[in-house]
Amino acid sequence: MNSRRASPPAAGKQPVPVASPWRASRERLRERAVKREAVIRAAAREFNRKGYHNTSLDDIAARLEVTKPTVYYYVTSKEQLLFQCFVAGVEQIRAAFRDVRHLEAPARERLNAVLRHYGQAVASEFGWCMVRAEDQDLSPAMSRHIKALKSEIDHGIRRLIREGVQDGSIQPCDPKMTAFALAGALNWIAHWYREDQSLTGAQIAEAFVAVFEGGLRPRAGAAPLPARRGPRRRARRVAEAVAR
Amino acid sequence: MNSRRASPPAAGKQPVPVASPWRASRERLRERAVKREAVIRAAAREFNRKGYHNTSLDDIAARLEVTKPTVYYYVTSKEQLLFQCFVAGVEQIRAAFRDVRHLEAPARERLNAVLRHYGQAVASEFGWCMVRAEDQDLSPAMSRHIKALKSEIDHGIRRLIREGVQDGSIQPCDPKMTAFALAGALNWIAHWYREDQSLTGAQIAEAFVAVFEGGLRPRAGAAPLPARRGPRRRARRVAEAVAR
DNA sequence: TAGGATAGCTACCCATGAGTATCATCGAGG
DNA sequence: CCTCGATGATACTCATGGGTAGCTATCCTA
Repeated sequence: MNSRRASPPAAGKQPVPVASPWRASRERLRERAVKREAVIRAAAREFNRKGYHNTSLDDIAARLEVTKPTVYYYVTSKEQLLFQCFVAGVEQIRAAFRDVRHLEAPARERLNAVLRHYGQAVASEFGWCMVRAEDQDLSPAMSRHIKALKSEIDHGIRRLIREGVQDGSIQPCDPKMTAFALAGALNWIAHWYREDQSLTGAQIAEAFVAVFEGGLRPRAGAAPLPARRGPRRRARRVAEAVAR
Repeated sequence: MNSRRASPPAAGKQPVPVASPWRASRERLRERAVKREAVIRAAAREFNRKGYHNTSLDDIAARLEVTKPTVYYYVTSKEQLLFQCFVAGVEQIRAAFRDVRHLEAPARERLNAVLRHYGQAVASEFGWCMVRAEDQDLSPAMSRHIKALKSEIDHGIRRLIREGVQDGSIQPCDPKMTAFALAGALNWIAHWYREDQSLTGAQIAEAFVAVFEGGLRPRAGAAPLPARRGPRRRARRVAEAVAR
């Protein structure tokens, strides 16, 4: 979870039986970090449920069974809370790019790997915040920051697409529009996943990647198009399904 | 100043020289409808620019060069304003479905036609409202209403996909996930189109349809995949961007 | 030309919610 | 024991903004 947060050599089970005068304060620091993280998580969950503007800091505090000033003890403003949630979400995606960078595979496969991570991140608890953090809700400074991060990801996708076209693993296409289409489809998960959790994030990502890869038009080998559902082959099934 | 004040021989040049006692009142009624529409349009534009919660009714009124109570003379609440914008947007898409219903073409082509309209609607001035009208921002009643309309569209797309799979014009796939992917990509246009209007809505829709149709994987006839972009072309750029 | 509907404005109300000043508690160190 | 720093709660301030009351002007109909 808060891996990069622990500043002491926290990673392992430090035995440290020594009664260092700093131990207590370090302990407190760690505890504080944990609490801060809890505040951000709680905020993410509430934003996710009710949206940024419909969530008051009192709500978040109540969810943690503390009061508003306590929340302010860990963050400086509501805006910062949103920003932190955003960063937490976006960091997962940046990690995906890093993971993939040194892979020895055609660009399309690397892109797919990124998209799978991307989809899972959007379906995660920070997904909503990442996707929906609106520049309009934030100060100019933070807005710029968020835009930069979003742009970085966008350009990362575009680059993979360009490389794929280059190495022949991706159908020639407009990288910008294609990147928008892919990212948009994935981003949108955040809108409906809350209500419909019948699949895991990974499953959704997988299904989306399959759609992106293959496209709608049947691949070679499929039956040629009849004029219209003319012979109405097994339209039965459809009719039933539609009636549902 | 208030130019829209003079509207007697308004849009439609109706000859009607007869001095019907009802003419005037009908005229007023029409005028009222026009003004109401202007209010809704103005609201859509402001919501589009600044988001629902960051737009006050004073803003909308100011944009129309009237005052808040005047706005309330035409709508009953801010919520209703959002709802009307939503309906205006969604109606374009419903129209697309109607247009396509009696077309004698494979389902994939009918789907594409709908998606093209869809994309244009999202890029229109009501696009943002349609896409972003959140149930959390609305009363339960309106929320239900909006959900029903959204669901209608979703199921319309799913049905076209199912028909396409049936008639062989669409690659076999999961209709639900595919519909989510397509609609998501198109919906997301509303997020970035505001900032980047380098293309028209129609052009974007066209580009997206091309991506959906063909998919990323090269079609038969394309060059086979080389191992990887050998010389690690410009990985430089990324490293910089990330470091930023 | 009076009476009434229409349309708009000024001036207000008031709930919400972000953010803060101030006090209370508690554990640790001197 | 007493202080100090960390943590939390109580109880505010105050700006914003949705919504309304009620006056005014205009124009239509009688």
